[in-house]
Amino acid sequence: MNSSKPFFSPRVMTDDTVAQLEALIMSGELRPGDRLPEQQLAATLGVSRGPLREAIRTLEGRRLLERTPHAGVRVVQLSLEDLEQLLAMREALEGMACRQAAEQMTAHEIRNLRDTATRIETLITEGPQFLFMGQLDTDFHMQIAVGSRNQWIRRLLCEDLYSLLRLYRLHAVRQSDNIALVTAKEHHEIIDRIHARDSDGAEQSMREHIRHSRERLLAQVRKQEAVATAARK
Amino acid sequence: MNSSKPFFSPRVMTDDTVAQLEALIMSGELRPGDRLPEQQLAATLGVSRGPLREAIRTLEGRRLLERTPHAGVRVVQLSLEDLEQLLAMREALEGMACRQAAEQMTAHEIRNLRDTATRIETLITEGPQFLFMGQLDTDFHMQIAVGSRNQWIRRLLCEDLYSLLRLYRLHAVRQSDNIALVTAKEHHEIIDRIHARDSDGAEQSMREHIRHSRERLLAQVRKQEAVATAARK
DNA sequence: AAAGTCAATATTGTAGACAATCATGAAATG
DNA sequence: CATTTCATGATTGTCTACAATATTGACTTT
Repeated sequence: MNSSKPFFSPRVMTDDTVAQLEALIMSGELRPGDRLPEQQLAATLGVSRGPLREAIRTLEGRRLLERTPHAGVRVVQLSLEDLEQLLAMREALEGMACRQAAEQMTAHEIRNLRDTATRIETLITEGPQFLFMGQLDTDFHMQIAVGSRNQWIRRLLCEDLYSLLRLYRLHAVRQSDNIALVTAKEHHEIIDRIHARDSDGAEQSMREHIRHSRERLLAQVRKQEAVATAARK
Repeated sequence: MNSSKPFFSPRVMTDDTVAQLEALIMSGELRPGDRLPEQQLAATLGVSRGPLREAIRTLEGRRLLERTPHAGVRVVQLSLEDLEQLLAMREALEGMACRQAAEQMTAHEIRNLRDTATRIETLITEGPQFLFMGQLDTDFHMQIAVGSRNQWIRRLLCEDLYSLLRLYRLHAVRQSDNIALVTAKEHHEIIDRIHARDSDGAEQSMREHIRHSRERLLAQVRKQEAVATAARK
């Protein structure tokens, strides 16, 4: 070999630190609003403050962390308004992704997508196996993002947006009947239109699907808040 | 005052460095594909490598820079395919922004928007004052992003996407007749629908507007490439 | 006792030094 | 002469130390 260029870039401490921080946030060990003390965190993660600070800058770019100069970094706290705005953004982006997926996905990819949708359906009808549901649902949407062949939309959705939405759900919503039978039906409608290469229809169905799950999510949050308010009396 | 919290956060060196790097890229001093040697750049900008590296991480998040571990950082080089994908993303996001702007903008904001559109029109009809055109056109789109009241879409458009597109235009497209009379007409149609609070129509017009300018841009690029190819013979 | 002041402490921001990795080019080998 | 090897230099990655700023709690003052 004349070139010693590695196939995949070597990982560097900052990358690991980004992943570890993300894991801490997504597992709930670091909660929204929590402060991230650099010295202590660096010791915990076994790195120095340099790479840690770079990792923090990266996650700031993904909007998972917020910094106030000289006052520290905190995990972002999403308001209900933020959630609504994020879901509007998601509707636009996934709508376009789905349109492009209808034009670009291979038959093989469409079969895999159908498979994922069916597995979600099975989980719903068989009982309260809600543990893996969220992951499978995300898989469904990620497959479409990949199928769009639009790396810019894909990265935005997969690397940034899904994390933020998951962060909100993790702390604010009980996932119980959040994803229901309607979801499964909508999934198949989306797949049908992708399969038919109907790009207008595919975009439309995806947008409706996201609007519906947005309504379900907001209803759930409002219900919970009502319960919480009643309990405080 | 019991709280000494400042109204606006104090700027730190990293923030200045981000701005300076962005300026170097947008002014063309740093061109796509150029390497950024840390030591030398740090000396030029008058900062140490720490803040510089953090600034680089921030701009990596905005996709203006790309890093290969142990091999350095380069200014992103957008292919024609990238441009097409970015414009599809823009169509989706600005479409949604325009929809929300139709629901949320104040009468005052709409008047300002009309004013901007008229000034663009004047510049076009009066002659080759193309210098400020790009800025004014960006203003038009930014006002709508702000008017959407959707901070997530707004930040994505204003902080990330417009820079990337401008970077491409800066190096790959002669701006001459890129923005034409059609543009002005389309601007007014968009404003009319916002003013009528017709959210569906507003989204539609904006998406068409972006698709049209995408076609104009791609045609321009192809024309230039044809000329360049002919010249190489 | 409430509010303001100021020093002590902790945390963030920056700089410079050291270690690890990669690129370069000259010398050795077939 | 082409190719490989290896040492040299340059660049990136990481760590430690220092400076600047914010938070705290005790103390004074009204």
